Amino acid sequence: MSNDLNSVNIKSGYHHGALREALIAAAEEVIAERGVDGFSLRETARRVGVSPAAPGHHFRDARGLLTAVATGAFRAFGDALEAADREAGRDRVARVRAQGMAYVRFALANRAKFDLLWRKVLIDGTDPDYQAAGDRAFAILDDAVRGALAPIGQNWEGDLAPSMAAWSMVHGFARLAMDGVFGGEDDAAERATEALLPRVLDHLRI
Amino acid sequence: MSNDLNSVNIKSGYHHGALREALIAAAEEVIAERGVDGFSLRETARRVGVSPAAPGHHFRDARGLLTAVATGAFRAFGDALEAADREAGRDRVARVRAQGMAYVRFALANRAKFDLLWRKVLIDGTDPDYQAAGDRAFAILDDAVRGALAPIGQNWEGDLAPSMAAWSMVHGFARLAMDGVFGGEDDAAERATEALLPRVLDHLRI
DNA sequence: TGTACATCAGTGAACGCGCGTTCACTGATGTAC
DNA sequence: TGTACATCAGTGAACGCGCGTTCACTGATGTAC
Repeated sequence: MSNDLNSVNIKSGYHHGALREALIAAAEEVIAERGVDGFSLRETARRVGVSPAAPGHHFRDARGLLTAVATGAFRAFGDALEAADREAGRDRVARVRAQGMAYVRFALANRAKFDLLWRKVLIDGTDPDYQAAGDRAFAILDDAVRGALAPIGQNWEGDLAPSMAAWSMVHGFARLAMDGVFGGEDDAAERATEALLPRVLDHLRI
Repeated sequence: MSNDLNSVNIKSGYHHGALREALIAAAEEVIAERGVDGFSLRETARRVGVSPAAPGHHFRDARGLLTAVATGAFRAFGDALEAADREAGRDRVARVRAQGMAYVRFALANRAKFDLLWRKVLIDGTDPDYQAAGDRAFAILDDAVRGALAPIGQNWEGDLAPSMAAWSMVHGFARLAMDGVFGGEDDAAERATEALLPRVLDHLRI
């Protein structure tokens, strides 16, 4: 993918043609390898094969680039939740459970990206695109939770508690898994998630 | 507190007397002000009034100091959970709820410290003191959860699911609150916690 | 179809910065006799 | 009680590093006429 974008470079020795997208892809690569704290604008430019000043023409500064990366990550995250929701069918409890699994799986499969989502210090949290992408992800989960409550005759309209409970549980599980609570070996977090998370979700009263 | 420790300095112009403790206190101050990512060994030494090489006599390197800070933070965190548990009396569900509230309150009242606890990249996660302090904190919560299950005749021995469910829920709530999900204003996270967390905990099936 | 020219998207050298760690050193302490 | 000396706990200058951003510039593009 990064190669595809770099290859555009061949068209012209000077103008890249798709530098903005190439920088975002390279930035994702850098944080995936080095962690969010290992991000560097110079290193990103280096990987694209462009001078350190070049990103300035597309993003105000390093924060601007990271905000674009975070926005894209939130969109991909929302897509993953939506896909899981769709595949779960009509049963509302099943929908919430499927989204919960997708939530944690996404976090573990895209650790740096997921981590970046919540690093408000490094990104521009007031960016409207970023906010919209984040709000959408929550709305997908919220929709399933509220749907799950309707049939048992409760009126949760305007009550955040059930959705926050579901969100908190899967978010906390994801973070703890990422942070090595299940051990530091290669697949420890993934294996614990597949084995344990379904039973953890049994303890969500919904 | 940092003043108390610095005042030891007056005793002798050369030897500090309690430099190790003073450095830990100053490091806590630095991360509280600048965030965990804003930590700097030089700045910490500067605040204690000591040369940048001085910390090397007490800690192998910057990571060593941060590991000591994290260990102390985990102990304080465990103490907070323990105190809440004690005050909750004998009712097991009440104990879990009290610990959950204490968990999130600690996180919000000590954001940088809480944040540091999980930053395995910055600290030595294999340090036995650090590990012991972390294990103890979980054990306190686990004990209450297992206690809560006993009377209804279930045998959860060896089953992590209920404790992980409780832990995940409060951990996730804490992180989301810290990360500004309830808005960025001054007390937004604290107010949301007091108003919403008790009702979120109603959705923990335990 | 050709040309002038504004605009766009790059270059690459240079800036100043703060960082963690190292080094040879020295002042203070405490212990053995 | 006094002295020699090892050890401990500091100093402060220096190192090399990579960083984000700025600057004056230039090559490529595309548009107006």
